[in-house]
Amino acid sequence: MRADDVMLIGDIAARTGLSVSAIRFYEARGLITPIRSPGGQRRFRRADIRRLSFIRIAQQLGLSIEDIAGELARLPSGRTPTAEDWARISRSIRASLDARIATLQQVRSRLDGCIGCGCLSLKKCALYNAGDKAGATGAGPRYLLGETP
Amino acid sequence: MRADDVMLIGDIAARTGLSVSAIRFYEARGLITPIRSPGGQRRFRRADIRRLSFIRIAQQLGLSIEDIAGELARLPSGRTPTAEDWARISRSIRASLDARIATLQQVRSRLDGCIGCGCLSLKKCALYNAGDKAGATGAGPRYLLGETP
DNA sequence: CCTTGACCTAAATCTAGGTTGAGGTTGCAC
DNA sequence: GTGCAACCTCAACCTAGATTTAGGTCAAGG
Repeated sequence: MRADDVMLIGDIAARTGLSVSAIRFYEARGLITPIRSPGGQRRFRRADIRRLSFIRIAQQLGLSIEDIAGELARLPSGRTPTAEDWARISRSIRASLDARIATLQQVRSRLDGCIGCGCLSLKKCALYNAGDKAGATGAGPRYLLGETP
Repeated sequence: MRADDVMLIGDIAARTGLSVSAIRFYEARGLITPIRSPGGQRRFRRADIRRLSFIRIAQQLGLSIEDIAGELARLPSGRTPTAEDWARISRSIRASLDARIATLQQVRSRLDGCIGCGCLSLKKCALYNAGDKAGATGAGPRYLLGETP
């Protein structure tokens, strides 16, 4: 399986540390597009290891599947991605990481201002108008703060 | 409704900015325990405004419902919570906020070390071993990194 | 040819944090 | 005594990111 440069899904799962089901899920979401054997089985190229590894890392950095799909879509389709291609993506991720850190720091300073003030029940408390939520990854109450359905 | 110191669910929803359904949901999860009218309708005391406001704020800070339940459970059951009670909780939240910021900053510095190195496909990349995930609120791949089912 | 392990699809299930809807009371006013 | 808004419960649905299960094929070895 290593000789002719393609791998089965189990092989690539072992090499990337992802589960087989997750890899099929990513294909369904369009993040990867393995070729198929005549019998219908997925055959992965070495470039797919990089894509899957990137998915794994980007998720740890807090990007959603959709975001990751967006980044991957900007990779050149014709040629093999270069180190510079990946670096460009990394810089774009760094920017969103910076933004999240800044938000958390703002929230923290607002919290500091509130410790001991006992104002938690009042609309005027700064924490009420934090704007963007600190833990913004999950599903959560989507229509709570003005995003009308 | 304001005269005799108790409110209907719609009133408290309006005052806290929460939806009626969310408040019922919080009761089901044990975060609040309103008394009931003879006919079975919920009657809220003024202290419930504080609890609900706290829930709202704590969520914006990224705490889960379960975490919030834990904090609220530590409030004195006999007497009305004082400003110091709330302050103690705030400090505990600040600690977890600090931890999240620290994690993100670590991840960012690791990312910086990786920009341009092109190592994304290799197990030895520092980003692989980030430990705790940066965006840790959502459901996500729970069994991915060693938390056996 | 036959077994066996790895693969296939599709649909159901899970968690969190609620919302939405159906179908049925309460409670206050007129 | 009736109208009507606001309340009630319970169950189904929603998103994200997968996992699990059911029922079936593929490919290689003996």
